[in-house]
Amino acid sequence: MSLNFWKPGTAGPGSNLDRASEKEENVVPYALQNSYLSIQRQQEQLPIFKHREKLLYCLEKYGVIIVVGQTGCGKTTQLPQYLLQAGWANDGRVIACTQPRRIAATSVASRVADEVGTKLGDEVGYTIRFEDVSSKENTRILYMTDGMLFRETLVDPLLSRYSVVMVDEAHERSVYTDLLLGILRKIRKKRPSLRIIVSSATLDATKFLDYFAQGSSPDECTIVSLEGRMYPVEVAYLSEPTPDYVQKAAEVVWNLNLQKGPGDILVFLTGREDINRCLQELSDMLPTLPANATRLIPLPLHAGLTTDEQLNVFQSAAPGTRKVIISTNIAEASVTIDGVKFVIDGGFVKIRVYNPTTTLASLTTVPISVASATQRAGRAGRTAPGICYRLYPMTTFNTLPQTTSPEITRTDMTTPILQLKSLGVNDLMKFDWVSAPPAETVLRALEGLHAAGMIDEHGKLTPIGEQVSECPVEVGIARMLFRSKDMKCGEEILTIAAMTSVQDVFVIPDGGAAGALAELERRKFTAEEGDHFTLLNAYNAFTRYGRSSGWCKSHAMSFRAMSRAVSIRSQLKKYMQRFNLPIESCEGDSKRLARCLVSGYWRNAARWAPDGTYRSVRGNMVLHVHPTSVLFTRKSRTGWVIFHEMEETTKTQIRVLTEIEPEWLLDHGHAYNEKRKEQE
DNA sequence: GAGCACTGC
Repeated sequence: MSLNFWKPGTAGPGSNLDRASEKEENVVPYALQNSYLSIQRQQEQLPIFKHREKLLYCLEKYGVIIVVGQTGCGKTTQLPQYLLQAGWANDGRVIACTQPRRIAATSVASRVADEVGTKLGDEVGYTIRFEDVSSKENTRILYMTDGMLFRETLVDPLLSRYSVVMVDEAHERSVYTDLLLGILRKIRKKRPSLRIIVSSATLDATKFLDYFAQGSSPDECTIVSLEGRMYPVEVAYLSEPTPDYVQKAAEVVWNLNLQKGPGDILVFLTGREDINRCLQELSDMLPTLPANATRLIPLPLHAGLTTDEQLNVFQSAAPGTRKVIISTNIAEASVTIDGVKFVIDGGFVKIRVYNPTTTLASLTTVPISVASATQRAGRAGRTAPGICYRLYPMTTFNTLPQTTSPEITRTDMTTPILQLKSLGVNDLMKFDWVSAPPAETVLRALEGLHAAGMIDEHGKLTPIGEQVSECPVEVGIARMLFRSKDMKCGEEILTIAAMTSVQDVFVIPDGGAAGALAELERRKFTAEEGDHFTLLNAYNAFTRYGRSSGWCKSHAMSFRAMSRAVSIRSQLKKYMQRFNLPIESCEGDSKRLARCLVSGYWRNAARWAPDGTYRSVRGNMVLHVHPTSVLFTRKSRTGWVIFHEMEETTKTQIRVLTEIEPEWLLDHGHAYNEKRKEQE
């Protein structure tokens, strides 16, 4: 089998898997950017030390600093410590450092607590949803998720207890990072003493600088560049495009294993299906592996795996073997595996895209960005120099977008906009977004908020909207929680709200006997009324049988998801108590419970059609029931259903359904009535 | 009779 990489035959004996020459700058854009050979000789010294005085000086002089540096340059752990030593946390003030992910906030906090020599939760702490390991009196450096700090602005609009806020990994552009940056810019106008540090990868630095420089004096912001602590990574490209990058990935793994020295391999593909196919290709080839060759240990890595399965990829390979981790994008930023020396980059990623016209979300496979490709390549240089093989030609690389579009431009904004309203941002078109969401997304969100009674016709928050904005659930679900007071079913609605907020409660193994068995287990919880009641049954069974992981395993349920549901339920329970909503049981009155569900889902109603699909009441769209629904195999007895969500795949599918009486829809809004008039 | 990248409050 032959591999045509860029500039074949320039290195290595008889190899057609040769890498691009390091000296030709056109050929190795990544390696040139990231060759820090001097650091290899002096590994004990973090380059960030050299910038300590400069950073502190800039922070005195400027209000906003954009700090640029690759992962591993120490900014996340070191910078807050410099600020602490320089007195930025004196007089009871706090230095905040935000992260897009929970795992980063907790692990970094624990490491910094060690370095500072304090107990975690004392001088150094963290705050993430469900976990607050910090002390109001003693904590000086607080790591937190960006969503958590954004939420804090609802309570303390000037973030008055913080002296410095460092927004880390800002280049990832999560919705909450963007919202937080927008609010921070507003806060600085009212409280210039607040210092902001935005930490980002190279490509986005000027975007952030321009954003904060707008409307303020030019001396306000500056960029500080830090050196990375990466090993050089060479990059090789295919000489021509491949029709099948999954098969190509398997080929490259195979040849790499025969031709290169030790080091694990990390392969980036788009999803579970690609990963399984690649694993299959490899295992088909394994019997032909020469007896003296390094053994290959292929391992899948994606979010659908159980925690145990995910942990497999961290076990170091036995002597004479080589791990091949075949992964989704999860290994690009969320999961770091040491010992990887070779990266194979398929060049694609699946992203979720929201279409405001149809209000449909879909998963789409798109080419990655330059930033993403750089990040992936960097995964090969964490512990030693490495090589990255890109399964596309350099001409393709040159056409890639610089960055992935920010999440805020491709997601439903209903909940964030309610929160912004609560913060006093009334004119959303005039709000200074880092990147604005599409106008139609904003309109759709306002329309939804109005229909749900959260804002009035002038766009002003209603009293219930004010309360719901504090609640960490979707607007419809929050509506159900409030409605449960009249319907006397708070106990059950609370559980359903929690269960619909977690994904993948039921484990669905890949096909075969295991899949059939899991299906049988799932059916044990089936309720005639539909999926919401089935989720309720599953939750109640989980708590009745001691909330154990063993029980979950034998009933094909995810212990992780169920534990999360328990946490969410207890958090929502506190909100209900705060809002004086009683937590009563409906005592088995399923009609009352289903009616309460309609109060949250009435915009998601659908009617059975003779061809076995449903038609949405809003928009008359053709909707297919998702195969995981208990209403997949049988029709709703009344012919009417409400559903939790719809998503576009090969067709438009609805998930988590409950059958309803059409009359129940009359209690809510006008959409149903109009539709009915049309049909009659 | 079908599949689902990844976060977050």
